[in-house]
Amino acid sequence: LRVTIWDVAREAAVSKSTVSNVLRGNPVVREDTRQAVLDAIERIGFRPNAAARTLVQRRSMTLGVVVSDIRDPFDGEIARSIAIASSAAGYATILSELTAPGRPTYLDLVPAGRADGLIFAGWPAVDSVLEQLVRTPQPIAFVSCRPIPGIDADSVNVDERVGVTLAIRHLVELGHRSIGCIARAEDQAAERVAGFRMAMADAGLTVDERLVIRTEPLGEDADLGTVAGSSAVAEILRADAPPTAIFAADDYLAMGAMQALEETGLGVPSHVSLVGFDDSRIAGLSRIGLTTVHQPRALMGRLVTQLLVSRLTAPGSKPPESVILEPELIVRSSTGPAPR
Amino acid sequence: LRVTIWDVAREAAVSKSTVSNVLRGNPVVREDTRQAVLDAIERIGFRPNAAARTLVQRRSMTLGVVVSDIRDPFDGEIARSIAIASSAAGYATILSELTAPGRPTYLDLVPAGRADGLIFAGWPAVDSVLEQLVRTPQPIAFVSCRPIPGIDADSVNVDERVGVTLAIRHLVELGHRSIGCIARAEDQAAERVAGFRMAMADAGLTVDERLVIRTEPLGEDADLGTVAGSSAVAEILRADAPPTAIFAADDYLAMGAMQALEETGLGVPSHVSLVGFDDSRIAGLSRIGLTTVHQPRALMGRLVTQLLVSRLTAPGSKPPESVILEPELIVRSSTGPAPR
DNA sequence: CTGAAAGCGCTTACAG
DNA sequence: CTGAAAGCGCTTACAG
Repeated sequence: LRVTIWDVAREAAVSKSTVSNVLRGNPVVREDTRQAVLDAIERIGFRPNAAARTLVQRRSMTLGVVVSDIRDPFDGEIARSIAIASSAAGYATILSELTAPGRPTYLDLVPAGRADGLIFAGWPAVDSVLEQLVRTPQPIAFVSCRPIPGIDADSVNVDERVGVTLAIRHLVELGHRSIGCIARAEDQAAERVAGFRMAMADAGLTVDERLVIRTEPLGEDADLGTVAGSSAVAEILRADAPPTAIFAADDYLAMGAMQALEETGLGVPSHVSLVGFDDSRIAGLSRIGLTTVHQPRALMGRLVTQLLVSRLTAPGSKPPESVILEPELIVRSSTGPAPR
Repeated sequence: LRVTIWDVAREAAVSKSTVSNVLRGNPVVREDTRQAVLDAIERIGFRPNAAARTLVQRRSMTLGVVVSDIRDPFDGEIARSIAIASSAAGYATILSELTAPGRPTYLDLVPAGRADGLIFAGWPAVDSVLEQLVRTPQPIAFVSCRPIPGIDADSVNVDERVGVTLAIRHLVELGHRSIGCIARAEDQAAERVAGFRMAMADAGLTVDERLVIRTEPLGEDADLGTVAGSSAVAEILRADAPPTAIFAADDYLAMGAMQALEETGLGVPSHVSLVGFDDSRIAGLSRIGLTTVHQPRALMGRLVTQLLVSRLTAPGSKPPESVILEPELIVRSSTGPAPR
């Protein structure tokens, strides 16, 4: 019922091996034989079976890409740049989410024969996932994701501390002294909160713990953190002395914060200045104008792919490489001088 | 070098078939044998080889999902709901873009043995892709995508004409008579432009062709149409009598239009009202407040998955099903009474 | 340059 | 309930 290489061989009156040679572009095949095989393929509509090829070659020429939330345009952009770079290197990519509700989808990639290597974009911080990771035979690379203890892997990241420092320094220069911080509960944000504390100390400011809010993890509604950002602001505003500026650990949180502030009658930036992180697309919309820390997503995706591909190509050799890129502060209209 | 079912069998002192039976949860296996096998698997770190399984079972238990632009959150949300619904049905999903620059990635899915079925989300309107589609042996389903002539496939769509009509009627009720239309060059938008003409005719209004703009196709920069929306507005404003309202065929176009209008000194909605299509997440941000036509993305993804899965389960039987859902107009603050 | 043989790692009947 | 045999659709040496 299925058209196989064997049917092609019979149709073209050659052997299976010859068909295989044509398929793989092996130059040993004589030109007229090649044409005959190609014609036969066309005629009977043959398509090579990927599973059989993967089985015998012991590689799938496929990279598994695992993102934390596919609805997040940030993940989407990284995934796209990975797909493009992979394709250039001859690899297909299959995209999966770290965890779909119910079960960890990413495990589907891990069985041998699905993907030759894995790229994690974002934070695979679920404990059970971590355990699995350590046992995965395929090479792994991380992008926009802190190094996992116990896993030697290539990685590409922005220097998060520097990013946060840029943001805080900008606020301090504008005269802000009382600065709040909101971050998602997920582990990824921890690094940014730590950066916040460090940057505040560097600036000689003390951190008011009531102004440091970790939000609930994201739910299944089509919201990427704006709701969490809103309620975090509500919590901050309950403090005796609300801050004149807020650092939000990602842009969606910042959006929610902006919304909540304005609904409370507080102008951004006239009453409260706001800085985000990531420079996602919404940050640049003229009506939003969010000051934020830019991550070069496309570049990061390209670099991580190159690292992983070269590891697959030259196996076992060089030690893991860790690329750290410099982030950049994009100043827009959500930050201004501290009110007196 | 690789751990196989055979190593497990030796380790547990049983036959390969018994291991296989345990793997597939076949209840014929005695409990203590089962435990012994499970222990052996754990001990030597065996993972089943997906390629081998796929080859022999002749199905991959995988659905290929092809979206037009993974950076688009709209695609992301549909993809996510498909992944969740698939997972519930026991299928993994692999996500691919219709075309990455360079070559059509989606073709990677098509070779037999990669995916048992394909879901296209968005517009696979590239000619070469269409041709390939017709020859694909796997069942195909479409979501948010017009039916392709010559392909009998299940599909889930919103009634686009009704959506546009809702938008235009809303504008007409607000007193608008001169209404422009901007849409992307891609084929998908054609249906919405056609809907626009129809709705205008229904309302007894004539369409000023200088106010109907088809934009350039999207480039590779991290822009989803806002730039195109801006230049479309610039073009519209060159007309003798600029419209008092603009229908944009998607929300990103609308965002760009909003930006361009305000930069020109035209208030939204005080001078020009603006309606989008899709109800993407940005539309709901308080600072944006875009009136737009809502598509139930999560529901659509779930439905299309169910259609495809049931076709895979009960092969060859029933005729293709075409589900048409009613869209809904979400009125926000980008539309208002027509200025005198 | 072409063909026959073995094998990739599983599952699937079918004996025992 | 367990095991030996055949086969899924390819590729890979290796003869000819």
